[in-house]
Order: sequence, then structure tokens, then C-alpha cells
Amino acid sequence: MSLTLYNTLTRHKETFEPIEPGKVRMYCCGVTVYDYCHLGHARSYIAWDVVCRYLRWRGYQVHYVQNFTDIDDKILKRARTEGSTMEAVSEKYIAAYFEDMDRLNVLKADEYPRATHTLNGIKRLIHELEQKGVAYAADGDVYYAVRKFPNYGKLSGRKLDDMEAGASGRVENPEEAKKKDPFDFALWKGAKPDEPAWESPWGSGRPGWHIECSAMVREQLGEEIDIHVGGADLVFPHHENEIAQSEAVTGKSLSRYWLHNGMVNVDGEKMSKSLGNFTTIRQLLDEPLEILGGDRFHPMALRLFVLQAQYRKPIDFTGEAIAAAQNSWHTLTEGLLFGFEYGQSLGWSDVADTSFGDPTCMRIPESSEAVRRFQSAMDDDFNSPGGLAVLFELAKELRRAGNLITHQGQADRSAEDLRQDWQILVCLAQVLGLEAKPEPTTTQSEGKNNDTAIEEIIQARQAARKAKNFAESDRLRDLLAAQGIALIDQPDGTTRWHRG
RNA sequence: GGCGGCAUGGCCAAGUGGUAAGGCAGGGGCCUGCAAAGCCCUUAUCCCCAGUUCGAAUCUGGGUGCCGCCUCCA
Repeated sequence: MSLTLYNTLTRHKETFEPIEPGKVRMYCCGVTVYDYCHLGHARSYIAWDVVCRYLRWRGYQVHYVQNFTDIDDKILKRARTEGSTMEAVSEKYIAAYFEDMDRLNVLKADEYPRATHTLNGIKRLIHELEQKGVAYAADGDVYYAVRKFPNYGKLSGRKLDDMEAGASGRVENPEEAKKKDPFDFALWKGAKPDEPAWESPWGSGRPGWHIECSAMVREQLGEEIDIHVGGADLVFPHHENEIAQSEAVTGKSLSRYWLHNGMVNVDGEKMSKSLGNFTTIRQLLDEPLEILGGDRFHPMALRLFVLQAQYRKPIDFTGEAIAAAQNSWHTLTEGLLFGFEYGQSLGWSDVADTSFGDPTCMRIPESSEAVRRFQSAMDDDFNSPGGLAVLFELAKELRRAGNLITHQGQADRSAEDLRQDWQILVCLAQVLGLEAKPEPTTTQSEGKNNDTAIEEIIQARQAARKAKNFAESDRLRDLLAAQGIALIDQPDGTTRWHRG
């Protein structure tokens, strides 16, 4: 079976074949660090995290690079309003980015290059573009001449002439006046007063936005990479421009596959900074929510919410969706914690090991139906909803078995079967970055002391039931329920109980 | 106006030629003094029209609706 993925470049699903067998070079356009990340960012980076995890699970050696844009007008604006510096603003939001992504269990990329650390590469690239005759200097700025690059538009599928005809409401400003063509874009911007600037052959200034990615890809991964990813809103002009910059210099294809994630919508409209309809990740996770009865939204539930849609489709962010995801996560959690909850009573031999429950130490049968179905879904352009269906089936079956153990004393399947299902669930969930940690167990001693008292109450209740004094019986049930003790009357007349 | 994408049950979402996965949310029943758990049953001719085919949610043509990009944007 082979992995297929939808390539924006060709608008088709294609079989994945890396340039170098077994190895994947992957680049992701990261954030411009001038504010906290919102759900759109969360969606994007969770999606690519899963792509990365899945490729590794499939045996590829992945080199994953994601940048930070730390030179930008919006950062400067922020610095001004905060009486701070561009550097300080960047550092603050880079740290915040990592905090947020850690909570969402997004793995670290291998490298995080920054524009401010890539100035030499950027200047070298601009110089080479000038030599190739596709860039021109204009009064301190340097622009890319899009008409000089015959393939311009190949990614986004647009033609310059068509766009020009329909371009609406283009505001005239001094920068526009310097351009030979309205679609030319800045590679280098001449310094303005009170702005950070770097020396260059074209005078003091700073790089344009698109050029940094071309330079960083080249520095970190080389002239040709396997997969380039980012939000669908980056297709044009950002990725189109990246292709123009890189390919004009190298003459090689920048990336074999271009993957783009769908947008997060609110009330059917794209969530974005400019529309002001965004919710930040930390806002969503930190605030008690009415729709959840005052509970907080679990970070893994957010992850689940994202993965319940295929990465290319838009997702609608609604209260109902939050509640559904939270409930779904609860179901999945019960399955994921099964081993911790019941492994001991099932007589599993390794429950006391420190590595117990660690998916990296588990061996699961690749030929099993569940693994096969999971892989076949994910092989189809990372169809995570299909993969999740497998996880839910396993989780629900384990929950059923767990309930039987709690309520009837034993499950109807062998300890070995259950062990295997649990391990498959934990491992596959890990591929999607979904993890449940067991709660720290309530102190054993505290529990033990109460046990005899509880038993006595149960005895009293038994007596009441025998005497058909159900009012008293129910009173005692409620009494214990108030302490978190649940009673289960068995068909044979005995009563089991458990906490929680 | 140009380019692209999407349209499956109350909500979300798989399924790309053989008579509709999964999740969430509901309903009914069995069992139980009550309860818990378990078990059983239960909600779709897949936007509309026409066509291809023995057979289509799945292919073709047309229509309608929604969304994204064309300006910073994940």
C-alpha cells in the first residue's frame, strides 16, 4: 500500500515518492510573531504535526523545518504601541507559541529558522536573482519582476493577465509607484526612519516577506525538498512568490508536493486577524465555558476537534462542536486509560514497569484489522476522520470491557485480547498526537481507612433491602453516593462498590 | 470579474461504480424494588435536473447554494 497526498501544484492526489528513498524533507510556513496564536494556527500546526508523525510512523526519516517570521510591519507596529522593540515582541510571542503548541501536543520541528538569523542567505538570494535578471533595484527597494518568470502562477493556477483585468481597489501608494508591474513584489525594502535595518548592497533596509522562506528552505533543506506545507491562504501570493524566487535561481523544482490546510471558520466565515473574529488558543483553553457546564476545554479535545475533519476541508468553530469534541475526547480517554485502570486486575505482568503505557515501548501487530484500516485511511491524504473511527471503535470496546469488570467482576474477553486492543489504541492515538495521562491516584491509605465503614453501611443496606425497606435502602445508597461511592447490586444478591 | 474548493441523517464526518463507516446528540425496549452496567431495536434513496451504465452518493453535462484566494493572513 502506498501513501497518496493531494498536491496543490497538480490539483490531484499523487502517490508519495520522496526524492531520496526513505527520507523526507519538509518545510512549513510558520507564524509571524506579533500576537498569540489563534485557532487557525492551531489547526494548521496540528495538521502538519500529524503529517510529520504519520510519515515517521510509516518509517520515513523526516527532517521538519518551520520558520518564524520575526521581521514584519505588524511586529513593528506592535512594538511601537507597546513601547517595546521588534526583537522583544518577537521573543515574547515565540515563547507563547511554544507554550500553546506544547499544550496541544504538537511536537517540535527539527529547526526553527528566523528571518533575523537568515539575512546573509536572503541577501545572497536577492543578489542571484538580480544576476538572473528577474530582480531590479528601485530607489532603495528591490523588486521581483514577475513577468520575467514564465511559470509565475503555476501553483495558484492564475494568469497575470486575468488577475490584472479583475484586480479591484488597488490602493496607490509610494511603493506601488516604484514597481514596473503591479504584481511585482518586494524582495528588499529600503530603511525607513526609526525602523530596524540591515546593511546591504542596495542600501540599508530589511527583507520582504516572501524571500525569507526561499532562503531558509535553501539553507536548511537544500534546493529541492519533498513537501512544502502551509495554510490555504498562503497559496497566493506567498507560495507562488516563493516558487518564483527559488526556481528562478536554482532552475530546479522547489518542492515536489505542496500541501495546504483548510481554514477555520466562525459562523461560516474565515477566522482571521483582519476580520477580528479570532479566538486565541490560550483564551479557549483557559476560560471556563458555559457550553461545557463551566468546565474548561481540554487541549486534547481541541486537537480532536481539528482532526475530526480532513485537513483540507474548512471547519466551523461553534459551541456545539466544542461540546461534541469534549464528549468525544472523554470517550477516547476511557479507552486510552483502560490499561492503567484494569491492567492490574487482568493480571498483566508489566503494570509496575516504568515504561508501562508508553507507546514507544509497545509492539503492535501491523497485520491487525485495526492497524490496517487506520493505515489505509491515513494513507489516503491523511484522512484523520477515517483513522479516528478506528480509534473510537477500539475505545468503545475497551470501555465496555472495563465496565463489565467494574460491574460484574470480569470481562467477556481474554486479558491478552484486551491488552492487544489497548496497545493498538494507545499506539495509533499517539500517531495522531492524542494522549491521555492517568490521573494521580487518590492516596491509597485514605481509601483503606474508609473501607470498613463503607462495608458496614453496605451491610446495613443489605439488611434493609431484605426487609423490603427500600426507603432506607435508597437513603444509604445516596449517603454513599455523596461520598463518591457507587453501589452495584449483583444478580446473586451481593453488592459491589467502587469509587468515582 | 478571474482562479479554486465544497454540497451525505438533528449536528460533525467517512465512503469515488454494486444498494450508505465513525463521533456527538436523541428515542424505544429487555434486565433491575430503585440504580449502574450490559444487551436489543431505532432516525438518509447522499442539493436539483438530465445523461452514461445491468447497476451511481460515487462517472458526464447543466443548474442552484455556500466557502476560500485574487490585499497582511495558518
